[in-house]
Amino acid sequence: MQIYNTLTRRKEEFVPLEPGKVRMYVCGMTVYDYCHLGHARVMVAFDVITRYLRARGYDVTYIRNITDIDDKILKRAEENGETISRLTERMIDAMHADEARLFVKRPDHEPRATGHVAEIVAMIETLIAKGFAYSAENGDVYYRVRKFSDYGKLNNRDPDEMRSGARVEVDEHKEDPLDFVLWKAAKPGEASWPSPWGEGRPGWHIECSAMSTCCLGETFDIHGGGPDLTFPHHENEIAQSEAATGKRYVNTWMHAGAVRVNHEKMSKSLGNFFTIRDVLEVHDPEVVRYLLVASHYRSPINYAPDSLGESRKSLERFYTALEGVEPSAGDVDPVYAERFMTAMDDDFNTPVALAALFDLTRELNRARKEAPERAPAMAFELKRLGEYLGLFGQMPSAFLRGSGEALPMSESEIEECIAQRAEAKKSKDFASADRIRDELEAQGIILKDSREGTTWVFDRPR
RNA sequence: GGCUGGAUGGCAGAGUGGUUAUGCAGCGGACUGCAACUCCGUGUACGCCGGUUCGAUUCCGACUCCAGCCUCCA
Repeated sequence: MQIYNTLTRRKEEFVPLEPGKVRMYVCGMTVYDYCHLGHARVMVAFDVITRYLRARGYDVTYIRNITDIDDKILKRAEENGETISRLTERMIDAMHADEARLFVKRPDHEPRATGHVAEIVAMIETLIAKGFAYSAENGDVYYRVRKFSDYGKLNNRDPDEMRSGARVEVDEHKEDPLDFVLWKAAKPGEASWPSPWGEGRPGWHIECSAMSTCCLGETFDIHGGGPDLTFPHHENEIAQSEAATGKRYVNTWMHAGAVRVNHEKMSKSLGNFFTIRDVLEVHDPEVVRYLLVASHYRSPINYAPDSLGESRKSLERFYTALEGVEPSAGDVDPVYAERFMTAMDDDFNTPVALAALFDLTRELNRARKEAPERAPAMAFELKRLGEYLGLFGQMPSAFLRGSGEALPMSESEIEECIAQRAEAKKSKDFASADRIRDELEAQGIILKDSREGTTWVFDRPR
């Protein structure tokens, strides 16, 4: 398998530290708000990666942290007039609900920063003892960036050049503007933990170093995250962990591409984000997942309202082929699975994998007409491979017709209309038949005639 | 300014040194009362300029433009 490594900026043959095992850590959410599509992309990307690695026989340990203490959480809790833990619990529940709807399987562990303060403090003590960190008069502890000679290797960045023109905040307590905080002294009344440097809380970067080491060991296989974490977050993690342990921290760094809106990155600071739950108000969750999987995980996606309409159409094609066939294992031309696996082996190339599934679908549609006995095995194969992408897990009828309450009229009313139309057709009253069909279509109900009778698809008009 | 990516047919989106990506849309045909679904067929796409090569969208260099990071952000 080839995986693109941000550290080396090329695809590399993936060789796990321990044969057959993959240890993976992904930076998760800071839980002060609802997840948006950018979060969804990271969740789905690493869900697909985990599913596929497991399909290839690897024993995967997938860790994704939760940042449940930081400045933004403090601020938001204050604004909302609620406790920090009430806010973070609410957001964690919402995150779990959102990802479940997107068919994202939960990571094996979701360590929380507040649950690992002891390990964080211990790592900071090690860094101080080794001269890589210092405590300042204000109670903060900082990392001494210039002491770590490899600083900048993930981002191909030279500390000397970052200095000039950089927008690094000047802090009188830092020895050097590039230094970053490991431990933040608490202001009176702020949530805090005791430490050798006084009451305070962990800095953002150190928690991931401490929790990943704690869950996976000092060196592990894959570290992932969103596109905006390569600098400074992941650079700082490397500096902390490799200084503390003297060992290589991570073998393969993986970063997802950005979700954009109007060709700008979707982000909290720009305020141009769509939350997952907002989008799911209007769209089937699998359609959202499909959109994310239909592009390569490292490519940027420009989110536009229309993109989900197209994703819906593509999925309808799959589900239309699947509907009415009872999948059952059997003989299938192995070429589709081979193409699928080859594509996924090449840095998880989901668009090419999907192309193989579209071709399999055409084969399935043909079989349904010409050799129905071969259809169940093809449907089985399609569902089997689709599951590696987290797709096609719904009942075709559920996807194509939605749940009852979303429909503009009851299913029995629709059946009644269909019966009336059948009557009209029978008596050659095509004007009435077409009027019934058009009326239904105006409400998003599309009729399809076949030898077996009339079926329908509901696609909410928008 | 420094460091990363990217520029592909109407749209989305892969990929390749010479031969069909795929999906959506369009067009022609089959099916249909007509449609829809499905099937068959259908597109001289590879930012610009040079170079390497028998041959470049694919490799190299310059240029233009776009995005990201350099500050919290997935």
